[in-house]
Amino acid sequence: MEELLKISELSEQTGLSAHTLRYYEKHGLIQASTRSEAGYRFYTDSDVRRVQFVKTARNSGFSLDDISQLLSIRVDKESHSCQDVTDITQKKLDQVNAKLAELHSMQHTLELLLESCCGGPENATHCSIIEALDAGVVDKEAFGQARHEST
Amino acid sequence: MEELLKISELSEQTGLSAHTLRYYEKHGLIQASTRSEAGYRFYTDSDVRRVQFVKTARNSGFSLDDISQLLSIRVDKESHSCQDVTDITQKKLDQVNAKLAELHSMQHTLELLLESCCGGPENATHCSIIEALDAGVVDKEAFGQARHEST
DNA sequence: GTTGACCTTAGAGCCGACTCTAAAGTTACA
DNA sequence: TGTAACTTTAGAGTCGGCTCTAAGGTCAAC
Repeated sequence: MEELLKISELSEQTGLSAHTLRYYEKHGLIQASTRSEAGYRFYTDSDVRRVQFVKTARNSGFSLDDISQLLSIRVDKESHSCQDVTDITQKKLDQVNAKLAELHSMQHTLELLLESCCGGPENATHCSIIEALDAGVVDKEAFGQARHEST
Repeated sequence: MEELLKISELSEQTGLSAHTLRYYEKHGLIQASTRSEAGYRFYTDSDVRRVQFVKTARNSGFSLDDISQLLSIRVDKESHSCQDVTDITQKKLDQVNAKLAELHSMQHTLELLLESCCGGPENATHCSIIEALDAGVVDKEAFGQARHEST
């Protein structure tokens, strides 16, 4: 006995809003196996599993486009290799690593700025953060160097 | 003798496009001190320094909104404290750290996925990445645990 | 038979920071 | 005088992933 779910029920089961589910459908990620005569979507267990796959992949950092590719592998595993899958995954990891590097650099800069400034209630006439930004010194190592010397 | 720059010259000096400079002006970050009769923007040295401040702050990770606040401190340092400046900076650092945590978690997940899969030319019938995403196992520690045991 | 909770669609709006277009005016130089 | 290279403006488009709206159709309960 197949239990068919309406969109709100699928929403409840997956934690994705009905809006999002329709959005995913519009972008070809998922589909309701059947529709009522009135056009209401009805989802099977297999549909639910597919949606959960999408959700898990989203949580893992994959874009909808990545997921689209992963899904076409999932439905026809014989026609794809493990390498196809790792290629997608590796590419995503590369992107994540690139973004991490960028953010680490920002983190470093912001930490240096914070360390350099007293942060107190005195007025900002000689605030070293404002001064550093004014000197454009932030990208250069000089800023970190200068701080190091004075420590 | 004050040397006035046209927008394309400012663009050259700063590495920001004329489009971007107009965009910054529209959003209240910068302004040309004078305009020619025909309406052409002309920038002074002081304008250039302000633009460079904006650019440095952008490179450091600050949003245009942050920079807007930093600029109002910069032009009236007496009315602001160092704490005003560190508040903005700390808030930004908190955001960066939050994003870093998120990305590290993705990195971890993707690395586990990659380690679990052979990545070879054999077909994806038993691909452990697809299986892991299917099992929704990615958020849970179980995935990492399972791998650890089998190692 | 009427309320109210659901469902449908196409399409607009949002976030941030640009990026670009179109149509028109200006300037420099030959 | 022509023409090429600038400049101006308002406003639209881009990216990704939703999020929401409007206007209507459906369904179950009372």
